[in-house]
Amino acid sequence: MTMSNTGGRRRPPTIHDVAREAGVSRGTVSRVLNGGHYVSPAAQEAVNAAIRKTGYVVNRHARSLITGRSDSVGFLLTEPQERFFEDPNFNVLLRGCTQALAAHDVPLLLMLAGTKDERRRITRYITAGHVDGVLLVSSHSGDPVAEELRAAGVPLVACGKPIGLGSKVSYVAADDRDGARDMVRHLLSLGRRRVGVVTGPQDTPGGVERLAGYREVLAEAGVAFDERLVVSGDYSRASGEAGAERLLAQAPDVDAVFVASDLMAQGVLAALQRAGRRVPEDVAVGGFDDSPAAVAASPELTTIRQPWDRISAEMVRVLLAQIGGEDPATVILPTELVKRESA
Amino acid sequence: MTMSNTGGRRRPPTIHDVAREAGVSRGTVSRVLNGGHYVSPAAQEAVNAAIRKTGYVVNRHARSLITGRSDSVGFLLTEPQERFFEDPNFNVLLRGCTQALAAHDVPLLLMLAGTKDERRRITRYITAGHVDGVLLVSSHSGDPVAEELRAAGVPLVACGKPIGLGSKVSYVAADDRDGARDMVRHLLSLGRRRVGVVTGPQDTPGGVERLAGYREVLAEAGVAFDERLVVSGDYSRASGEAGAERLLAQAPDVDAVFVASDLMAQGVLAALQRAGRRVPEDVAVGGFDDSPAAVAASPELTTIRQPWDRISAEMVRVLLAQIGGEDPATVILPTELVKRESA
DNA sequence: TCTCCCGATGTGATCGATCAAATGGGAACG
DNA sequence: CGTTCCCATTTGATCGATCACATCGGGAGA
Repeated sequence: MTMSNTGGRRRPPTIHDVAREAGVSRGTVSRVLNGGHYVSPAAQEAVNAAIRKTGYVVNRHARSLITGRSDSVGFLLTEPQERFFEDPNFNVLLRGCTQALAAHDVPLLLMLAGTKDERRRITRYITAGHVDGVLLVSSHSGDPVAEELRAAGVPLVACGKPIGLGSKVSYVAADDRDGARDMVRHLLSLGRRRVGVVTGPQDTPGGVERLAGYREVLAEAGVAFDERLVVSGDYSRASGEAGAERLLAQAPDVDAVFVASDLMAQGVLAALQRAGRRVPEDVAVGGFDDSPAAVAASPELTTIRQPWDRISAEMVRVLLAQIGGEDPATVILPTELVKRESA
Repeated sequence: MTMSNTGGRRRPPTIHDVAREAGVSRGTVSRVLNGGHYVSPAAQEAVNAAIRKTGYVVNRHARSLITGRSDSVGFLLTEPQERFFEDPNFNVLLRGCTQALAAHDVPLLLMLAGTKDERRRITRYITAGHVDGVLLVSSHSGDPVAEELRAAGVPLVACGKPIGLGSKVSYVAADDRDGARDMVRHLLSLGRRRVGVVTGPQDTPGGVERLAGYREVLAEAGVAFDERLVVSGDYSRASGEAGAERLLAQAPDVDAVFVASDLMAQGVLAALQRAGRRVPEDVAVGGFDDSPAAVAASPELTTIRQPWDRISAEMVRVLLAQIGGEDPATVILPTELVKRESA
């Protein structure tokens, strides 16, 4: 009763059709497809011509069935999804990974592990070998999915240093600590001495490292560390606003703020404005990320750029290498100070 | 020399292992897997127990090889990617689709058709049957990829009414025209009579429809249409800013502006502020989208909310139905006026 | 009691690739 | 001239599912 082949799709040509067309055997065609070793130039050319003529495209399912590879990778986002989906950097990362993979003809499967049910399903899916490896975006510590994948020996590359996973997990990250150092040094170079900080969550590597960089530079410059100058947020705009209010209450003489994300920095700007402080004259503000929010803010944010395009490219490179049998690796990429109006 | 099986992944159990464990044949296991018709309750239970015990997961490659289905769908984004990746709605859409598909155990492949090369590769990939259908995000007209897919009979569901594709393409869209009508009616209800509009690109369905709604309401209210009150943008913040400047020059007596996107509305607010006009006292501003930008703006934007969560759910529903053999369908979903400060 | 039918189950063929072993045909060498 | 290699190629087996067909068994109906 149901006609599934609506639209009239024809059966696509197989390797056998190509072989017949080229006057060679399937084996030869297969060899041409996979690098062309042990193939004469004549056969090579005949096969390529036949492929072009027939419009042949390899059936990946048949290939995967016997090779055991899937020639695809997963892009796994574990909780909390909201944070990432609102984060413009996430887009850049996702896009970069997709494109880098496409260059290797490797499809990307998007996987969102939100609910418990989804997590179970995804874990099964991955460990069953339906993807060859996983690009992991999960900043939070003790991620059970990631741990399970690691234990199952699935090639894994995290974005940002994963907390609480064994040391054998590859990751690619920006040099958060060094970026933070650059920014705080910059604020000090403006003559500020009461430098506050709005940190990110301390269960994320970025949050920890950026705070560490802040402390290091203060120590190195001989500026006393003052706990009242430290408040923490969760990377959201609202938390930046709230943080700045607390900061102003605890340390009214603050003359600069290093904010661990641009989104939070937007909130900080709003709070300062409401409090009647001028930026950067009264209080200099430095962000982190160089997201679109940085340019949209007024005054435009001085911030730290993370090389997201390079991060995605490196994640893919490391993952493919690991799938190819190489050992896990970690890559740390340098950040860049972008001076605008706010500091 | 290269040890590909680093980490020691074992061969996963096959349907044959399950059959042996349950004391039945492969055929019976297969039948249980696919709906359980013509299977006795006893066998049913034995098989399920065996599946649980062995941790069996179906090998999708083997299945796809014989069924000809891939049980996966593509999420295709054609140019221009920047617009979408910066658009928060895109995130909601992508997430919604992924989750809706996950509920049906269907993986989503992310496909970006940016360069000519990528477009060719992706077209081949899809027409070769590596996905069963495609969720299409492509606002612009005359998309060659989409047209090729349609011609090849690939099940296709577009987000927003596709321009220039045959009528046989399914799509799901918000009721742009009605949303625009609601907003312009709202502006008129505030007593404004010199209502300007910053439109979107006129080669996108949204751009066309929103402008049409604007004209309809003016006509219905007996307000004369004035060409000087119409400027066009490209949905970017910058184009909104530029558009507002042109508007102020052409029609200084403008007392309200309907802007076809929140991002552009942000730019409009900035330009108005610079020109010394108060919002909403001097000029009321209405946006479209209800994106995060709407709340971030000051004053907060009155805008039209598009039901993105429902849109994604419907896209998936229609696509799966179409893959199952049903005819193409179109779905139009209602929008909602969200009143805030700017109008 | 004997058919007939139908629900439940088993079995070999099949999908389209790769893999591994076998084959064929020179060139190099003694 | 025969043997050994090695490169190029063919061929049957294989991956793990589903499919189509054969088979079996028991209850209804004559």
